[in-house]
Amino acid sequence: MILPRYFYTREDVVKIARELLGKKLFTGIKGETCCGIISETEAYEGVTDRASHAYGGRRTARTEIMFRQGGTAYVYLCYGIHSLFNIVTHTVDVPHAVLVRGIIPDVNKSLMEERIGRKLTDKSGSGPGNVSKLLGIHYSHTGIDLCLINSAAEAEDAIWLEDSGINVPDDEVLITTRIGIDYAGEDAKLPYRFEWREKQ
DNA sequence: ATACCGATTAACT
DNA sequence: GTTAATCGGTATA
Repeated sequence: MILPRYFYTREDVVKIARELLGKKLFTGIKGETCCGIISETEAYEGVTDRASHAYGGRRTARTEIMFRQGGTAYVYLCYGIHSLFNIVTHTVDVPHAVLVRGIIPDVNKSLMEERIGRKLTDKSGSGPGNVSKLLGIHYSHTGIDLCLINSAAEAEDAIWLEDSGINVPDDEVLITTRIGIDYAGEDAKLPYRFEWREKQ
């Protein structure tokens, strides 16, 4: 059920971003587990993508995580307030990543409500900062291996993905340009954002 | 050492 | 539609 390493280490980050819709994102934080179903993603295509932190091969203490093998969590702080959760893809030294921008709360909703201090609404899981807030992800979690869950890791915080068995059909997926990257020039026009819109 | 900026959000009008 | 909040990352000196 847990997504295997090869799901993440494939070459096409845009395809992976699309396939992540409908997958289950789990966190085990301080011994408490919860899960959301991924409903929105964006692909960031590494050194050739002006919108990526790793554009041009930029390699710093922060972006170093993106150069690890696929299946690693890249979490960073944005606007001084929000922890943004990304999934590193491709092989070592190719800094591709997928930003998770939305989830549908699935397991342990009471814990999520505790974390945001109010009842869940339809919009609670929308937005990358909100995803981390609901799931308890903090930027200190950057570097966590999404394929490594064992007894030794139980005491530590863990993040992993599982296949939900849900197949999200193309006619329920809205493909648009990415949000908040106006500085990226022509790359801001790339259709790298995937949003799952369930039929009513 | 210092200055600028951002893969955002919530609360406004 | 607008805007304040908020602080680590990055570049420049």
